Amino acid sequence: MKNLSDTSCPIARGLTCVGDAWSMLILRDASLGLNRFDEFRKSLGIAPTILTRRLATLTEEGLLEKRRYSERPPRDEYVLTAAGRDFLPVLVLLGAWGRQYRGEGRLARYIDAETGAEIEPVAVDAVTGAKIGTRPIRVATPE
Amino acid sequence: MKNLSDTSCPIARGLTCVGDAWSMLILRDASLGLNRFDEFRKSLGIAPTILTRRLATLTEEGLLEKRRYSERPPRDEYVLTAAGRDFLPVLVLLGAWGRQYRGEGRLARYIDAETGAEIEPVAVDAVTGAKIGTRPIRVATPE
DNA sequence: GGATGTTACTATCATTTCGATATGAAGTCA
DNA sequence: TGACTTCATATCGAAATGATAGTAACATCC
Repeated sequence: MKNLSDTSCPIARGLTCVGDAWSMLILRDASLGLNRFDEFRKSLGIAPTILTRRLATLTEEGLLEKRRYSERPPRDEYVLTAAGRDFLPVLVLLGAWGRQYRGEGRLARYIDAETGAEIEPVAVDAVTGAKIGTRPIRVATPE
Repeated sequence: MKNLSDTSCPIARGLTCVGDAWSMLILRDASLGLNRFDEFRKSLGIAPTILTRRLATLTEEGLLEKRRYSERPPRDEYVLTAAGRDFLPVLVLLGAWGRQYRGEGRLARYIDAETGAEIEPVAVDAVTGAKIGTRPIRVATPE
């Protein structure tokens, strides 16, 4: 896919760094506490070549950060940056969509770790409080 | 990418149908009112081969629906289904992320068509009202 | 009525990416 | 010394991508 980072669309901009399934699944796992190469590999069943590339891209793009957790032997792990952590809501919302429209059979559920209640994610406009999608949206392109 | 639709993770389920950048951009355009092959092609600069395939997949997956708008000559257009419309919040949130972390230069803004105010999308838990990401999340896997 | 235009594609094919498997590097541990 | 761990890279066939050209089925203009 061609480089979209020069468009004025923030969605396209977002997709240039995280526009594929593996990257999003890595971010999902990272958000759930995984950090190491082999943890990702085993969790995802991803080929190591691809994993290496995806981790490198996500690191370059500033969603992950390489951190040395052992000097001898030299070992690195990947931790989420602020940008990476802030991607979680997108994933959670995608999950909510998946639950609603691809929810056949047993599905994992996301639970508030403190209250124990199941989370019901919705996107709202912080200004009006209205659910996104219930009011028509217009796009204002910069001059 | 391998088929993830049998996992219990709703995020992975979602990604099996819409896990690539072109599909999401098509859904974005469809949400903004585009419907026809050539509208998508011109808006995205996508090769017609790829566009054909993506439209077919999105139609099979039930996010778009083919509708004949002219009998002679035979012409079809693509309209969003309920599932397709409900994907918009995911895109809007992705856009909010893109604005925050890839927002250099001039960016399009999303405007409430009625009030004219800029939309500030956030994901919240409908139960607690808390912003997603501000409270720790646990995953409950089905037995 | 022939030329040209419109719309939604398909054919072809070089390039790119994916992904499975094997291997390497830099150590530790017994 | 030899097995084990962890984070990768090398190789290579298969699959997807994408640029370009062409086609089918009409409408419209002169």
